[in-house]
Amino acid sequence: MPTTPPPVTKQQLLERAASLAGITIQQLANRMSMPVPDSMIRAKGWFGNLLELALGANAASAPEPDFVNLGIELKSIPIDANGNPKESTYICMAQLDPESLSLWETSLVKCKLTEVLWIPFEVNKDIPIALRRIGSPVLWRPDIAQEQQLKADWQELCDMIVLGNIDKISSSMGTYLQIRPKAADSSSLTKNKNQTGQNKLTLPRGFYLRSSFTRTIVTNNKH
DNA sequence: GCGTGATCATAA
DNA sequence: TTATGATCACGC
Repeated sequence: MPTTPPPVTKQQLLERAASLAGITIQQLANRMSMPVPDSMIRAKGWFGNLLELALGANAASAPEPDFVNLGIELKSIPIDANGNPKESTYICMAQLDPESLSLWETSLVKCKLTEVLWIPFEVNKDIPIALRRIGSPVLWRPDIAQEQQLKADWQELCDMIVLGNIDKISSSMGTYLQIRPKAADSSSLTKNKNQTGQNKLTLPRGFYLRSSFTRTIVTNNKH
């Protein structure tokens, strides 16, 4: 299958992303010699992986931005018929040790959200996956107010974890960010160190951006 | 199991 | 209809 080298400059990345706007998923899949699945049930990350291939993302599966040298994270985002995101956006695993949860400035969430290239794409059950269109890219950096709220959400949630209250965290907490399960299934377990000095086992979780927040990013504040 | 890519499925 | 909790696939 064809491979795309990593983009050297932000400009090069933006040009590549812009060239995808308006084409169908089938057309992009053809370029990359990839078969299009009939359903996303067993291909949940398929489109995101296709975009990585097409745009030359090079972080592999490491916990860092997809375009490491540019510091830019790539996110596909499913858009419904009204132009609104259909799903929340996974950001990263919630680290469950106090050392990783002390400073927003050095957190994985902030690292991932420093600059994000959003690629919207059409999701509509009446349109076969192959015929769904790719939208115009949105390069986003959180503004001051957005970062303050992200930081506040992050601190509220991390405080819960550090104080040993991870099992009291609800997905309804957080204005922009939320914490939800991120695991193979509900029986998965991971270690949770906390300030009580105990090591508990708990369900692995991840940070997600609420769709109500990403809507304001990809719709340019319309609606 | 961890971390990447996410969407599914159903309770509310 | 929507958001929460659960789940699918893959490399290592």
